[in-house]
Amino acid sequence: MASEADSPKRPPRTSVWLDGKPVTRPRRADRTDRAEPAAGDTKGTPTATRSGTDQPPPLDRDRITAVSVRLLDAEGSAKFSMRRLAGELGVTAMSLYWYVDTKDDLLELALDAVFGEVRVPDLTDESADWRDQLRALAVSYRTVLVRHPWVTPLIGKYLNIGPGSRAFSSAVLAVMDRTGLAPYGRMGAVSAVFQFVYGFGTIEGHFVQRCAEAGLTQDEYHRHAMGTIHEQPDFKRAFSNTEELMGARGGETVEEKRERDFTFALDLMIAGIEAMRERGRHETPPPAPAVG
Amino acid sequence: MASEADSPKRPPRTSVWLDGKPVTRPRRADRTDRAEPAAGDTKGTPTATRSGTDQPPPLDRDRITAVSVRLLDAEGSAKFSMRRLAGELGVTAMSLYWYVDTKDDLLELALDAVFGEVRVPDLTDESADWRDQLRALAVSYRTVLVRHPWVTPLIGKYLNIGPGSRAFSSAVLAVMDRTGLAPYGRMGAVSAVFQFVYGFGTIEGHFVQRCAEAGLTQDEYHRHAMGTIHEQPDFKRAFSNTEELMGARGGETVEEKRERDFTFALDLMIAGIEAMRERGRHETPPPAPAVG
DNA sequence: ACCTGAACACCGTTCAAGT
DNA sequence: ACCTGAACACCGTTCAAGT
Repeated sequence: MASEADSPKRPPRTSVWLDGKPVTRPRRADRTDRAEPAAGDTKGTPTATRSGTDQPPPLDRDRITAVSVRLLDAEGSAKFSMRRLAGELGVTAMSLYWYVDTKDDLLELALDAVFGEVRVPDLTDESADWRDQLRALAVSYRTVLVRHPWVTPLIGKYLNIGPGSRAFSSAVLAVMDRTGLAPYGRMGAVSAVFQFVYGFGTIEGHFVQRCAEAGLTQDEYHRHAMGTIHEQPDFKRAFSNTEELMGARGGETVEEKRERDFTFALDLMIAGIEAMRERGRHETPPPAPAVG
Repeated sequence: MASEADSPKRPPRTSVWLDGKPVTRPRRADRTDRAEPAAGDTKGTPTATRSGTDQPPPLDRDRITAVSVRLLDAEGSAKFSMRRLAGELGVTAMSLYWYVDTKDDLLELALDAVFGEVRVPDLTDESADWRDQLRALAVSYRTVLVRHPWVTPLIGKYLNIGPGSRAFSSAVLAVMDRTGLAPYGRMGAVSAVFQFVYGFGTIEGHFVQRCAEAGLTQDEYHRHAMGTIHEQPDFKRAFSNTEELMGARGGETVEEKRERDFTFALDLMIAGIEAMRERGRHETPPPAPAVG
């Protein structure tokens, strides 16, 4: 109740997209517009630009964002710092604050750029099966989450209202429109499918990253963890069922088992959507609440 | 391929439960065993223990873990540090390292304690409906995730093989056993339901926390964010559909809408499980891969 | 308009030392 | 067995100052 006594007027900070610095495109005349490489195979030296000198290209928000994503992919969020990023950009840490208010703003920009990587299906194609489109969207979302394991904690942290996020959300809603599900249940269905993919991609991404850091394949890492577990006497009994939770059996690799589980879960949810759609045809939806 | 050249023998660190310091119960004779309060209403002064002096009780892993959970709940993971925790325990930061190897170990312990809060259904009750048990488990898991918003990033980060995690996993598998689903699809179904709850609880928990920090109700916060969005001219069009993604309409509160979506999604997945079970009865499952 | 150096108030962790 | 102080190599961010 004494909530607005201490900070009288200023509304709480919500997002770069709302309270952030206005986007100012760089004004250097010699800049080739939108010449930034999309993929990240320029991981070596940033030298030898069109001018031939070894000075890095000038800063702007797009370049800062792109390099942030590259660093986060390569070294993980634990090692990502303003100083580290600035070093990579050939500049001091403080100059970043010209383009961005806080580190959170930077992460929000990087997050939105990653959302933009999700491939959305052709939504104008009326003849396409919504099941295929939903599957494609889920698979692409999962791929992106696994490629950038640092994003999942951020998705929970921020509002996700940048252009990349919105393009993704729009696509999700558009596909869900075509399921025949009553409007009443659409958001619940969206939640079911994409929160699942989010959770699945989170666990998978961290596991893949952990294996890479240890220099082991996923099966090797799994065997190592299981081996260590079985050395602990108390755990022998306790893990009799957890084993199938974590690992492969019967000659299946960890990756194969994961693919199988993901596909089955997606099929399950599509079957669930169809079942709820039929159910909605026979029952009358609950009345809309009165407008206050 | 040159992966094991640099760190020749030492296996990678996996978990407190595997590589951590052995648990040594405190040896003080005057200690009342297991007298730690379960819930967290002792948030005031830690003084005035049974001895009447104002010196805090002696350290042990359980107490360190309990205080960690309380601090993380109260102040969030961003403000949680070894120094802050030590201060709360009336000790210097370095003494914590007697009980724990790293901060990660500490977080893993706190995470497992939280998993232990999930209420598992009575698994010996043969007459209970698996749908009710699955719903109860999902609801309790969601409640715990929202109560401790700092846990979801950790679930992705660690292996989750402590006693609390294992009790939860066992319950999930036991309930799934009773669905009639073929063993082939059980882990996929587990994934569908609980990765969904994980994702849902993550977003919900962060939103609730964000509102609390801003000193606003969820509806107030939502109106504030939407108001700010609509002030941005470019966003007017773009948000015509995202509005229903984020918010309430027709007099429904944000909380009511969220309950509705969660319930619908759970119903959807239960319907999906039933559909896949029927499908499995008519089709023959794919052959198990040959053992390598 | 854009970038810097110095400074502040923090981090996790190591190490030698105390009792 | 348990705890400490000092130190190392870091953080994000502010501020006054440079060009």
